Parts: sequence; structure tokens; C-alpha cells
Amino acid sequence: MRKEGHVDFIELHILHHAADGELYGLWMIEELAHHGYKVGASHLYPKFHRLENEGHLKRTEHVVEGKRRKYYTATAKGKRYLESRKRMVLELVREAFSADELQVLADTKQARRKQ
Amino acid sequence: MRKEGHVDFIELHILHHAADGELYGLWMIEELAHHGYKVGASHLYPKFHRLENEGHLKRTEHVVEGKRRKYYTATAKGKRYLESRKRMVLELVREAFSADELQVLADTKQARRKQ
DNA sequence: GCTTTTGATATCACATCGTGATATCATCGC
DNA sequence: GCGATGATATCACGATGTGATATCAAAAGC
Repeated sequence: MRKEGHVDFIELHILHHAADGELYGLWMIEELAHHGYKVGASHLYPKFHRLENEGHLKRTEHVVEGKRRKYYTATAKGKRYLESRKRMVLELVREAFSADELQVLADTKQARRKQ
Repeated sequence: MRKEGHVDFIELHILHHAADGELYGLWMIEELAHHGYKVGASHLYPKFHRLENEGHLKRTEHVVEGKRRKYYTATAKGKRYLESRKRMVLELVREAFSADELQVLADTKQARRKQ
């Protein structure tokens, strides 16, 4: 892996949330679990470290509710990388889903926005 | 990898095409290249073998235009597996894309269908 | 104020997977 | 037959994923 032009789904979820705000390990593990991804700490933390080394994530350590956590946010580079991968996801979606499925998807999203 | 509940993008592309009709190695490599995935033979063939062993793909070997090829199609199990993974993709898409992006996607798909 | 518990991060040893290079194989054109 | 071509297979190595276990800091119990 790590080859230019591949899509790692868990990485995408991480970067998506990190582009939106702060996240930390255990929270991310639960978030992924809600989506059906069974990701352990030994999978996630090394990924964080790699993404940080690559300059896609930025770490800020602080204490919340008496818990020492390492929060990550996406860097500008991380956001650009995320967008490029999202474009690849769209290509698969456009190809593999029917027009009806996409319309339902767009509708439910639109409806939620109006609430 | 190979953990229950994870999404492998290249596998998804393979299964999508295999659910639609026959495919073989070199064709799949080119198809993936068009989408920006730089996948080599040493990546793809072992994947085929694994998917076949798992009962997700079925192989039928025959000669076309004087070329001996191993064609794969998705089994019923492979199609069910594909659908379950597609649902996970939709969850990411619903979360990571804006209503406008999804509407544009649905529209372009609809337009193409009418041609 | 020391110990246990709890939330959190880190790492170890092993397995699986991805990668470039190289080998093998069957058929065609000559 | 023999080289060229399209196609599949595999090797050796590096990168990643995995379950188990360790470590760490602060809070709660006593």
C-alpha cells in the first residue's frame, strides 16, 4: 500500500472528520464501529502517526475532563489529499450505483438539511 | 486486512464488474488504470485467487482471439458481499459529500440514462 | 497519600497483503 | 520451429493489519 492513487477507506473517514474538527483515537474507533468498521487501536494509532509524518494530520495534545488526549486535525495538505480521494470515490459511486439510488441519496440528504 | 467489515476499493471495482459480466486480469488492470488506480499483476492475480477461494468469484477459462484468458464472474455470494460493501460506501458518501454534490451526481447520471 | 480503576495511547510478534521484477505459458505470424 | 505478444503466475522483500499486552496519567476509593 501507500502507493500513489489508492483509496484507503478508514483513512478517508479519519481525514473527513479531521477536516471538520478535532478528533482523538478512542472516539474515532467508536465512530468507525458505528459504521461497521472493526478497527483496533493497533490499526488506528500507527495510521495517525503515519498521517502526521506525511503532513496530512496535525497533533495538539491537551487534557479534557481529566483525560490526556491527542487531538488531530487535517492540515491544508491533508484536506487536498482528502478531496483527491473523494473524487475517486465519486467515480466508483457514479459507476456502481443506479440513477434511482443516487436520487434517493440526494433527496434524503436534502431533506435532512431543511430540518 | 481480510477482517469482516472492511472495504477494499479495488475489490469493489472487481466485484462490480464481475457482477455485471465477465472480466479477466489485463482488462481489469487497464480499467483500474483509467480510474487512476495503479494496480500491478502481482496485486491483482493473488486477489482473484483469494476471491475465488472465498467463493466470491467463479472462473471459466477459454480462448478468445487466440488468447488464453481466465474469465471471472461474481457468484451469488460475491454479489451479496458486494451489496453489503456498497452500503458501507453509501454511508461514507452520505456523510462526506454535500447535498449539492450529490444532486449534481444524481443529475448527471439521470441525463446519461436518457440518451 | 497510596492503590485501584478507567480512559487513552503505544508497541510487540506474527500474519497478511502489496510491489517490482522476473518467470512461465500458449498462440500467432512468419 | 521460433521470436513476438498477450496473459497469468510467483518470488523476495517491504509495508500494513491484528490481537494481546504494556504503559501512562488522572480520578475515585479508602
